[in-house]
Amino acid sequence: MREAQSAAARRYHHGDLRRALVDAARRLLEAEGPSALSLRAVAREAGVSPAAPYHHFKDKAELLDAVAQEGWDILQVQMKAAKQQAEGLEQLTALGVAYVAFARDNPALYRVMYDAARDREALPMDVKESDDSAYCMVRDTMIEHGADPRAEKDLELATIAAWCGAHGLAEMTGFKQFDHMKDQLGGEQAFVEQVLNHMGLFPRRPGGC
Amino acid sequence: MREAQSAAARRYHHGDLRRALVDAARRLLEAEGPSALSLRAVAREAGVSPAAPYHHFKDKAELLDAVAQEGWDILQVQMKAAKQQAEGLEQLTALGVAYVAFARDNPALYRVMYDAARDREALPMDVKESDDSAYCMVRDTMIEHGADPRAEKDLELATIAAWCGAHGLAEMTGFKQFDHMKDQLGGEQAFVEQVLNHMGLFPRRPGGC
DNA sequence: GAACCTATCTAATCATCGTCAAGATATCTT
DNA sequence: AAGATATCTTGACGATGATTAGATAGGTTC
Repeated sequence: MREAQSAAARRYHHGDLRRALVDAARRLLEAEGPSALSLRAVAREAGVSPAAPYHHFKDKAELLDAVAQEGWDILQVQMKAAKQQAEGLEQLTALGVAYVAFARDNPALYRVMYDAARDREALPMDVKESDDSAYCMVRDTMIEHGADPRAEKDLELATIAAWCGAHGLAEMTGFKQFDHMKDQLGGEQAFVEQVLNHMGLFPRRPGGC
Repeated sequence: MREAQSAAARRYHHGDLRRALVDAARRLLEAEGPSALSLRAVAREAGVSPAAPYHHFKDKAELLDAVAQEGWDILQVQMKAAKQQAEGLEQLTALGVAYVAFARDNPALYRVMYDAARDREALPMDVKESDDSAYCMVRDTMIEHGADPRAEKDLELATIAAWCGAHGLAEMTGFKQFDHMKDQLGGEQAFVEQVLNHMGLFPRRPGGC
């Protein structure tokens, strides 16, 4: 009753349309950028009618939420891997570099992640103990390399400062103003590392430098 | 030939529609948020037909550019004032606090400013000498308080790090995750100051801390 | 195996959006 | 007074997010 389509897509009931929609959204996002990410385009890409997504997501924002959540998961995995490949205090810098690299390699996805976060005024990161969230990875790495776990306030401030710094850098690394600086330092990687090192990646001793 | 309207708005030729459109856009932005900022809504707010703006702006993006540019101007003025009200090294922190305060008080405008910057992959700040841009204000303040002007690379890295840190903090201060921290420190102002102080607001001595 | 039920998808529709072409009107110039 | 020019309106086009009603498939029950 239908023309030829791939086995999975032919069926009236899709099987797992929710998954297919999120995948289609990410495909569009990387290929065409965030502005091209309309609900209808996603449905089109998934081979389905414009109204079909509404059976799996309340509205467009909820679809983007799902896409964003996947982004946070991927980011977390990449940061974990980066930490394990580094040693000593450089693990902290490695986390920052991985963070910024993710934003550079997935600019559209990164934007969707923070747009979603802004709408709900919160990042999807828990500040609970022994969590695998990126936030806790940063904090725990600080502790592992000498930060005093009892100075909770300083520790948390340092983690927040590191996160904000990484986010700011992630959003601005691509700006042309810094091109000559990147050249001078021998590439974007070096630039990112040096800027990160100028930030408070490590808790300050109270009253100290 | 028209019903009663205010003297300025009654005329067929508006007088200064370009100004009126930018003002209307900013009014809408603060009242309804960035998502409500459609070209048609701006025209409506200015009491003019949906196509009228096209005689003053190439397209919607160009209108938003004008709005964003005004934002940068205001930000610069506020930072300058903040610097003059502080003394010594605290001027640097004052600049950062003023920056974040601007973002908190004009969240929609701040978003438009960076959206426009992202589209052209550059901030509207020059890195030229003796400029009044916010970027140069930060750098010059560092020099005024002891940073070595001859260590150009470190100076620029520190300025970039400060800017990125301030931007990241500006975007994230509103997030709920940090509410308990703000309470603990006695308000948002204190929170912002402390996080800023954890960042590299001042150039690092090479090899030193 | 047939009838039914529910989840899932389509078709049709609506208001709104950005943009453009054509025409109307006001101001300026001479 | 007359023509030229800048400015605004009207009306239209395609695309978007969303809602409604109706069609279809899969699983369940008798």
